Amino acid sequence: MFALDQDWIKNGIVMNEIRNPHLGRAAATAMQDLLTRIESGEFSLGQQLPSERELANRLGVARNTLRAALVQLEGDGFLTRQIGRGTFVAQVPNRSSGSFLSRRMRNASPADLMEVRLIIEPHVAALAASRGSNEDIERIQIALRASLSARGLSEFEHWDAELHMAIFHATKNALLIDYCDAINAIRNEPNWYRLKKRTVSADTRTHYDQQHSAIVQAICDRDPETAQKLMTQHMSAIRDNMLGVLG
Amino acid sequence: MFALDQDWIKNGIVMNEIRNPHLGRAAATAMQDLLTRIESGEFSLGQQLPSERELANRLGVARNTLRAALVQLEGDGFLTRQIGRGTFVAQVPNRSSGSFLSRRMRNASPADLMEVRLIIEPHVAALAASRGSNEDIERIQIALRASLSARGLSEFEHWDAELHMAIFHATKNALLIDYCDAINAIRNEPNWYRLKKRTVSADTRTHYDQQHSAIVQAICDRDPETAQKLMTQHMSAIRDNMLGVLG
DNA sequence: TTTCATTAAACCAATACTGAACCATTGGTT
DNA sequence: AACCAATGGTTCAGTATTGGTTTAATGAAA
Repeated sequence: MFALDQDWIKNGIVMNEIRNPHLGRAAATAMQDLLTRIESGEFSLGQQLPSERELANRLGVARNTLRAALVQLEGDGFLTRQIGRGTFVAQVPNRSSGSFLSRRMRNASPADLMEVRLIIEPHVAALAASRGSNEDIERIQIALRASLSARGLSEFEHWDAELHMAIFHATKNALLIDYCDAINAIRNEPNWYRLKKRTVSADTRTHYDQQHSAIVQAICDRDPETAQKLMTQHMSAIRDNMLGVLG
Repeated sequence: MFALDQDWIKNGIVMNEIRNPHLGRAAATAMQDLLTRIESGEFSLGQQLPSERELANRLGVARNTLRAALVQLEGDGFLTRQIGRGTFVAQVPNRSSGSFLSRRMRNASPADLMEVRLIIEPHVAALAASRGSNEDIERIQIALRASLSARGLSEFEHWDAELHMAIFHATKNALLIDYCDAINAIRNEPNWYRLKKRTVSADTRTHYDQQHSAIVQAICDRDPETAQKLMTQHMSAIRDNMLGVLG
């Protein structure tokens, strides 16, 4: 891992002084201390470390000793230093970053989402019918065929999302496409998926397939009014199924 | 591999410069401070920040240093700046990629935005009329009165945004409120503001005032259908004015 | 004793920061 | 139309900070 480890293998002798003639005990512990802090995340990638004078004070060593450790860490590629600017973390192993939805998104209830979809998507269908290019419509048809022949709920979910996404893209409206991204992000939330899994049966699957086919047909026929009306029915069906309004 | 890393680190100066041009410790902390305040809600989406001179004073740094941080934040899409007008929050950090106001959204054309507003806001008005609490309606009325007595376009813009925001809040729908934030952020973009300034005259101001009053009246009367119809007319008027459909 | 890591302090070189002045644009007023 | 005030944009000289270097003193270990 370190250059000094290679020296150690070469010589085959376990001695601190031999491993690195230029690093004393205080310097070595300072270096280990710094490495530990970097790997623990106290100093993250790209972050600026405290100045040498302050860092030496914190670690309880003289500045010269600290510098010996810094030279090693720089040579091993963990740090970058520059006169007048500072010392920065250049590499940190095994750093994981998680992605998360915004608070508002997580707080949005399925009822909220369906309310918005019921407002927007019928208009989107109408726009797609009146404005979509032939390529857009082809993408829509591909998604429809794939969703019709999907086996499990997971596969159906994927192609269902792709179908709606393709319809959104046909509107050529950047905001609507962005909104579709947001909706899809919510659909991938575990809670949302569990709700859908609980409420979608084979019957409703068949029902959705018929509605999808009819909507795509209207879009292909360049019939905005019909597309809008059918999408309204489809959204209502989804909402009623998921939220139990039907029963 | 290892030698490659060494070379990479050797050139670390250049890499650092590219990553963060001329951003020292004070500037970096000022940037983090601002980001934290934005995220915490002290500066909300679309809101105008204090002037650079006052902000620098508050954060305890020189104006030049603050400006270095502002340049970075603007480049990252969190802020929008305009000479003679001010600095505005354009994006709230820590939102997922699926959330609103991505780079694509800021590039959305006024036509895109008006198309979506024409779809959504009539329904929002209806929801506000049927679902808004008395506190919500009071907030709406306050915003209306303030917008009616606003002097310059800048002040009118502010209260107009607040009025629409209040109506969105009355829907109690987290997604719709999020969408309203995004719309307000776009309205502060220099291009959008210039377009509005070019197209809004005293006549249109009077027209908007009348429409606002009628919409608020319908909401207060708990009349969803009328509110929706009036909002549709209002959105159409705005779109036609700004996009020149009338002429 | 000799050796050498460590400490401490002073100084150098490069960069960042400060504070101030001035310019350019905008919004509003007279 | 002219003007004022406020805001972001720019430049510059001086100061502070930071990594880089040298030197001397100390103390423990060989």
